[in-house]
Amino acid sequence: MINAIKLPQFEVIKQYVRGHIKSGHWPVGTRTPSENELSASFSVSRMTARRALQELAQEGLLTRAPGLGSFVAQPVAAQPTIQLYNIIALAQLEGAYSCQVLDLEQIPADAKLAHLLSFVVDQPVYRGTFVHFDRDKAVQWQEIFVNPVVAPAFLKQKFVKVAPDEYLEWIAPSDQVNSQVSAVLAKPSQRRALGLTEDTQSACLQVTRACKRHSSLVSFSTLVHPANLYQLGATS
Amino acid sequence: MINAIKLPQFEVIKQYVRGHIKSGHWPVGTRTPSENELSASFSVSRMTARRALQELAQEGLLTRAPGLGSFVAQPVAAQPTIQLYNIIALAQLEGAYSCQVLDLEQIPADAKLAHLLSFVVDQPVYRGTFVHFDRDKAVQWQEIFVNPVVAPAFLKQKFVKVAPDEYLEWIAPSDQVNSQVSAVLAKPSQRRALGLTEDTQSACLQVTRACKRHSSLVSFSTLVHPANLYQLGATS
DNA sequence: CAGTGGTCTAGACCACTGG
DNA sequence: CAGTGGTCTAGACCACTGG
Repeated sequence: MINAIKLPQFEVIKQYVRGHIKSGHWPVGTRTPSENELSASFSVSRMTARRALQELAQEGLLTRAPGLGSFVAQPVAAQPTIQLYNIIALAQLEGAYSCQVLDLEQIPADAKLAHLLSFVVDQPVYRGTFVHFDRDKAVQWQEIFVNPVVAPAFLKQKFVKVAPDEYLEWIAPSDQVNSQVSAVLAKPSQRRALGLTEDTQSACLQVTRACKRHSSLVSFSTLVHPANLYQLGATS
Repeated sequence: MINAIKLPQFEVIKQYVRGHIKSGHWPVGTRTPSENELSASFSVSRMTARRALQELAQEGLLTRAPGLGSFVAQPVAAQPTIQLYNIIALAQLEGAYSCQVLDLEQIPADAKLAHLLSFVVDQPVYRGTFVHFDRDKAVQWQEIFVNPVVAPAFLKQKFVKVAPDEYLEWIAPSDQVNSQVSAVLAKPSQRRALGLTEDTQSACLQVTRACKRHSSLVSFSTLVHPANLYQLGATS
């Protein structure tokens, strides 16, 4: 006996259909048996046969159309995606996170910031630069611009164990995050802050990130990671 | 009348539940009305009420457990992901793709390659290096190692308009792709191939990618992009 | 027209949970 | 024990598609 546990009937039908697709017996575009045909051949109610096809459609294996039938779908090219995992969150999980404040100030918005925030030029904006540590290793340099309307107390924070991102997520959880990844050479000030000395180490992964809430900008960050320390992984 | 089109009843219930969750009336952990309660209050069969809760659970808004009920789920932190879009595919769409072969040869597997391929050291492996162009702009340098068992004719290809990845995807579509992104300084040979001159341009995004099919390695690539030309974008 | 999938009903039996 | 969600049935009506 291969499988002693009793499979639900809809699962049996799913495996039947999946088997024909994966084995190549039903190439892309093939019409599968209809709900009625499956319910007849598996001695099952139409609702059960329907559930099988429905779930396979949801998994992307089938395309269904009223009046036409169910068809083997074009497999979508598995587009690899990268999880922009939060390095700081990881370090905090291990209890080894700390943060050093380099700057924390109020500045007048320049043209670019004003545009991002829908502000007027010279309207005050908060700015902070930080170095984040995992134990005694500097893993990330950050420059963040914060909307003072959303986080009026930002400048009064200590930011020792609580990262600025964490603080902002607490008082104004973002519902939209835009990120861009590129490669940069660390600037001298960034190299110093990150403790990079040799030239070969100064290639860095840079993430720029805009966090929005209710369509208005909460913060805009530039995050710089030494390339030799951190990579972004992706599967599938 | 706000909505003239008739909503299915399960959709009405979904919106009712969603509304209570989004408005904060039902905070995380709150038990929602049961299938029976919803079917009574909406004068609907249990299967219809069930469908509403089921779909909300699938969307991640609810957690359900037999014997216990349905509960408002902890919202998962929207983890931003990056689509590792295929630069070459984009260039090809615009009809401006071309490819230059730098090397195309058979080499004996070193220890690392042998390990990746489950080969014996010194077993032959194909290797190619390429520069990919979008119009007359070099956008990507690639080194690829190919499993000769899977793609025996790899070395005989021309690779002018058909990219090596495209060729391999054609003869052996991969079902698993692992990618790693990091930042590197372009090596002199890469700099030359990509036409990079100034030092500030030599920070590059590097993607290493292993494509597998039926659990065995098809190809292993190192892709290098000049950082000033291409960024990876992510939303949500 | 006969057939398709989409929605829906009013039942049923089940394993499971808490009190 | 009464209540929960998971599976399933045998019907129904609908809008839609093709021949």
